[in-house]
Amino acid sequence: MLTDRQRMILNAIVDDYIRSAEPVGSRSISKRSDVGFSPATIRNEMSDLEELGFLEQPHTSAGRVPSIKGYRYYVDHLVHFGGESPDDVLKFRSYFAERMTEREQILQQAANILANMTSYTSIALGPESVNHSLKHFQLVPLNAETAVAIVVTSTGHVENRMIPLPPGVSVTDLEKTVNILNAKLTGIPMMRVTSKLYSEIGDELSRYVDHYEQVMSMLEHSLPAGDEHEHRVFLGGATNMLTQPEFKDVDKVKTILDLLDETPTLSKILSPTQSGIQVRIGTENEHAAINDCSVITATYAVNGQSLGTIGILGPTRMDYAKVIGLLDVVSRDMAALLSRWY
Amino acid sequence: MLTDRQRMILNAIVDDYIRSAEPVGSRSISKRSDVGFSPATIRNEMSDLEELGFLEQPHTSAGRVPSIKGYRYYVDHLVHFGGESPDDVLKFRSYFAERMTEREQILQQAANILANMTSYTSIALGPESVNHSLKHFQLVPLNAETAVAIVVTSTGHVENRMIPLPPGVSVTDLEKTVNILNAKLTGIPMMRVTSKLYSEIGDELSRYVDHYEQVMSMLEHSLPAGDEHEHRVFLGGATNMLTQPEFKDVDKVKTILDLLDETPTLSKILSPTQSGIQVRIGTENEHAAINDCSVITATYAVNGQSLGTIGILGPTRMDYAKVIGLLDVVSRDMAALLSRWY
DNA sequence: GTTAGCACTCAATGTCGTCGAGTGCTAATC
DNA sequence: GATTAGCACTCGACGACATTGAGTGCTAAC
Repeated sequence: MLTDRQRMILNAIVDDYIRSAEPVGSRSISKRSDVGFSPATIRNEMSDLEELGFLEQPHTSAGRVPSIKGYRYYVDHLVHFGGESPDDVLKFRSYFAERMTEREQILQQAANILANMTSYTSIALGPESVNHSLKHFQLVPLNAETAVAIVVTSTGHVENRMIPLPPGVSVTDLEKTVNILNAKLTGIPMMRVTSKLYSEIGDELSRYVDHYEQVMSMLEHSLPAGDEHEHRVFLGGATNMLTQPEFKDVDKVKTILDLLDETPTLSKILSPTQSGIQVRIGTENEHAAINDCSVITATYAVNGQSLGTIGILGPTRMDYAKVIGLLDVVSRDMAALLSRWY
Repeated sequence: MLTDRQRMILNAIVDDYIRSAEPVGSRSISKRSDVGFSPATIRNEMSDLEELGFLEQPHTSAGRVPSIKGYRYYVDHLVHFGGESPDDVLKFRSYFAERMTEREQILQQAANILANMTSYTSIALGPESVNHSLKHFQLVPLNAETAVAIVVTSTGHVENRMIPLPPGVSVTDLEKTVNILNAKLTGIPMMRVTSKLYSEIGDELSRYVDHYEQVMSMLEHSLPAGDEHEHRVFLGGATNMLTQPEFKDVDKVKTILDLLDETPTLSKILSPTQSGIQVRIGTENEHAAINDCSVITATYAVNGQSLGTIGILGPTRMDYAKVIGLLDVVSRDMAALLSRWY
């Protein structure tokens, strides 16, 4: 479809634009050491590339800027990532190792480090708890009226909530209840815990425990509801958006930052449609507010089972090579770390 | 110090400026229904007020703007808050009641609602856990190498962390350990738990449990370290900063938003030097980055014991009356809600 | 096929004059 | 003596305009 020279020029233009954020002209391309043509020749090629839809001109007497299609071609055919940034990889690994204290924070840390290293915004989706199973259930009474219900899943995830204690239920009844639950529900997938509670625990409870109905209602409130099995979302470097010249307009940036505050929207933006690395450029993103942003996502998986996604949000003029290379490493490293618990 | 008329005029100027964000001139003050003087008279008074340091002039032919001293006088002597905004109070209470599901989220919700209602940024400092005592300790083994350690405090706060299990320690030993800890440490203030662990639990453990040293080391990692008893910080409406005309400069706003990402700094900014409501205007704030912001804080207390702080960060040109009134109500309501657990 | 040369375009930048909101002073008025 | 009308003055905001220069497209020469 494109001649070798066109590809080379397109590549040079995208590279230049990514660095400078300014429309690139024929002269500056011609001056590059890897290009041996005069500005006039470059101009002719640029004109062709524009006609083909790979480049755009902000106005008549300005240089060219890559179009969405141009970026797409660049990402699909021109950029070569991988072994070329061992520095970044080392840097990431040393940061990451240093901060890896708490497991719950792996994702938060990864997002922060990525944001730092790229100067873009980073988003991480945690593993869905849908696939976890119940490991342990506990009720800790705080006083006569309130208790804390704690649920531990097979992956070490801990959820807790405050619940009112039904009046008249004795401490021994509570203990019996907890024992029955642990005996019967341990190992059951979280998704099916609530239904199992009714189908199998109900009878058992009614036999051994007084105030059966109140206890059941209490238990129902103690367990995570269905809609809480969602991805957990971690955000890093949200304010990096402000450093990008394309977002110097306060209103535009406000729209995006507000978006970043909405967990469900974030989750939607990031959700991959395929495993591995995925690049969505500009209007390829469904959400209109980020139509001049690009999103690069990488899924991480253990034993072939996809656990979550980590991604970078930046301007369409993004350093694709660097980000893709980094995300590749990060997703693998995270999978390796998480494999301990899955 | 100031004549009645000067006070009235200063009040009018601050009011106007808070609403318009633009230097206010003598004419616009003269036109207000509650002021019966000609622009010339106002001008003379304004000139005096400027000489006294309550007003400033951006440039010769512009109107006047309140100085820090002017705001200070306004807050101390002119603004009357309290009964005058029952609408806001009702609005807040209805929002708050609606969202009050999870206790851990009280502060987050309060911060969000406040930010929403004021269009400023809201920060809430949670109760320090220093004063809590241990309620329950639990170890949940996930597999042969890892376990989850869970600590519940007397206030229902749950902390959990992933720890490696020392090799060779049996499940029964773990159970014994947990039982001893719960028997000996329940009711002990969190601050003294670690020292108590060595002074009293050590001997006991060595008598009943194998691999005593490893278990002790494991327990040490299981308990929250001293530096984790800090305030927890919740932030609401950080992006509201972007809507204020004084922060239309991207760089300035970036400095502030970056600040808001640093929990310790936030905590320092908000920490009150006295109980009740406190207003810090502009350079009265120690942190240079917010020298043209004002911070209004309210402490909330149960039984005379201060638990935490909730505050608002906005431009010096802030609606002090509204914010102070709201914070007063919010801090009381929060105290009432939290009193259930303290 | 490539490139030098040249006319052309157009945003960015700078200069200048106008406008108007606002001040400060003085003299008239209450 | 306090207040106010009147007026000259200041200075940023804004629009009109000319200038500049980076960049293009086209044509003709290489």
